[in-house]
Amino acid sequence: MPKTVTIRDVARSAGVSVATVSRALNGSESVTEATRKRVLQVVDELQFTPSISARRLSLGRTMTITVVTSFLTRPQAVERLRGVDAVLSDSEFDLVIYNVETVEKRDQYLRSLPLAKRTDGMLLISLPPRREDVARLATATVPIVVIDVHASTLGVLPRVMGDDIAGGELAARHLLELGHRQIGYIGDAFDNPFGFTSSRDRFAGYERALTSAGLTARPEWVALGAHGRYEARELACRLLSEPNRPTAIFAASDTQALGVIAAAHEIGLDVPGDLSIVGYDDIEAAEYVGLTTIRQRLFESGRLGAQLLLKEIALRSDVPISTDLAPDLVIRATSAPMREGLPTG
Amino acid sequence: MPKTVTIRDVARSAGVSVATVSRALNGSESVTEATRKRVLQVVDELQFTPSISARRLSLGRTMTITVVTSFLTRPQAVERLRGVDAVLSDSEFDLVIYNVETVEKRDQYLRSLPLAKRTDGMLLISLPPRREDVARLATATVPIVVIDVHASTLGVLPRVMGDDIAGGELAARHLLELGHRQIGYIGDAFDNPFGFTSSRDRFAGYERALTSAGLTARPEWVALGAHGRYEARELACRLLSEPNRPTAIFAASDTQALGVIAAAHEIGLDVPGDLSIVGYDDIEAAEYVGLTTIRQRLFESGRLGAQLLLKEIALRSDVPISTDLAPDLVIRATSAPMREGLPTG
DNA sequence: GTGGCTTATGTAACCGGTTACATCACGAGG
DNA sequence: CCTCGTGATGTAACCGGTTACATAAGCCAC
Repeated sequence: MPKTVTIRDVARSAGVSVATVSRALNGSESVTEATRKRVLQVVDELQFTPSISARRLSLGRTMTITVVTSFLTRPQAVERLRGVDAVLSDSEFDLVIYNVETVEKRDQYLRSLPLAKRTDGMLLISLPPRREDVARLATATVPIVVIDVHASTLGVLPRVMGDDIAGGELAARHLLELGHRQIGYIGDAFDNPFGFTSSRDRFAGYERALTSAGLTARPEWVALGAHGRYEARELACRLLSEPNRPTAIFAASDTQALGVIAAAHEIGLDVPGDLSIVGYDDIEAAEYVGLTTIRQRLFESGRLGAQLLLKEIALRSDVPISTDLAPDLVIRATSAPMREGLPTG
Repeated sequence: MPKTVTIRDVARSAGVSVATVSRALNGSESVTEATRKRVLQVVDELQFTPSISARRLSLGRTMTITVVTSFLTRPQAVERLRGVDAVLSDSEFDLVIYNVETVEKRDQYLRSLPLAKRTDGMLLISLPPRREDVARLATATVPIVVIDVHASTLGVLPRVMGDDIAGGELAARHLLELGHRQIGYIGDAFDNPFGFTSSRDRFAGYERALTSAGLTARPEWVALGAHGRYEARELACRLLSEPNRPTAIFAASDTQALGVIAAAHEIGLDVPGDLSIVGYDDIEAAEYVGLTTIRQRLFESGRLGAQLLLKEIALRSDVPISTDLAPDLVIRATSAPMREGLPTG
């Protein structure tokens, strides 16, 4: 193992001082073209590569953005990450990812990461922090931007989020406009270990749409359970086997909507002939199967969040900025006008 | 902005030396329980958090693993990453990700990353390096492990890979066993900017299976093009519109298989009644649509690669280790026995 | 009481960059 | 010829940890 080449070796070999080498490498103007050339040549000869750690220490910046998210259990996180990457890859910041798959890991990360002089900025994606961690985040010495977290306690942190209530309303209104009056809802339990609020909010939007159409959400058409396709299929089977079944179902996520489709097939219901289905998220699979859904601007949310963060880092402004992204309705093949002859409530 | 608290502040405040503070924090045994407690209390009072940069510089290690991959354009990369994360989250290493979406970015990263004293180890996933970069990687000062890259030039680097030829053979043999004799192939062009070899290798396996069944791959049943669902659909439409069409198609990836399914629907062919389809990868969507496919052990590949890398880092052994993962056939709903009455070649 | 041994703690060098400030060389102006 | 100003370069402190080595303290045995 050859001793690593340092800037001092380069300086000695080029017959200049370390300061000059540093300046030559960092493009300072006050270096003669001749010296710069000589330095660069020696750098090349010696195969010198600066130590990033030393640079970071001396600059007092880590040149690093930390992302904490669950980038696998929730498929949309990947798309958000992609937006983040789009911004960061053009910057000088490295992207460090902490993947969270359990509540414990989340809490551990939230406790240890933002405090340490570890990173220049942090993005928290789709993970509502515990109440006691919120204060810590708010007073952290590094800028933090939150994406897709709706906890009201977060007031002080800059964030980017979609409007789940509006999205839920959009979905339900679409079904209402198609003539449906018996619209079911399948979603995550409102109380869940991670504290996700999307199911609750989308339900609220759904309720609002029903109300303004003069209807009420019927408890027997609402089924909540653990997140997942299979769980949703079970719930949907139960819902659809009732004598007075809904003619349309709004699912809190595409994953769950896929479960509903599976249930419909199992029971022998034609989609959308016998049952209209609307999902949420517009994940890749939604397109494959032609699922009508609510599109969140996932990539955009990541991009905006990262931009916000870089701005925060640059300015250290104290005004928390919050950006909302409006959801879109994407009509595909699983929703159709209400048909005569279907059961009516 | 309060001046950052350093280890010297803690030392002064606790009435001990910096060495003792450092030892107390790092769990050295040669510190009295009493002093340790005092130190920890001061740490708590002063809200001291050690500078990771300083630690890294002084240790001469970055405590960082760099992953270079295209984690979005290829959905399997996410699953591989997940395997990597499973190993790293239990280690003391941070995961830094460089996402590659263009050949230029790839080359830029391969040129700059492994040289710099930037990282303690590097994982290159699903990205064949250019010939001239291979030498650089092989002689890099940091350990590198390669996952899912089949370039023969890589001989010297430790790697984890699936056996695409065996997988292709597996797929074709499955179709042969179902009685099919007219088996088409749809895949990526063998020459592509990134130099991916999977399509070529899977084709080779497919050819081998045909040969050992006394058949030959008929050029009119083979269609190659850019990667993607829509592209595959186009190719499949052409293939299936021929008078003497194949009764089964092996697609080089699930994404492309989904395109083939779409083509079959468009033309009015029943799957698997009129056309059997086998994909490759077993991505999430494959399960949704019931696609028969070849499963790669994606998570496992990431896990193994990361473990290999950590071992390399610990030992700096000079023996490159190479691990192969065997592909599995997953039979679902898109493949069925050859039926009488279909066109025969 | 003193030598010897063990163990906890302190001192200071070191990791490898950056940069404020000092210095030096050189040409212009008096 | 001397002084001053300007711009390139050098010196050395600094970032904030870790740790080899030195030192001090405590204990035991003789």
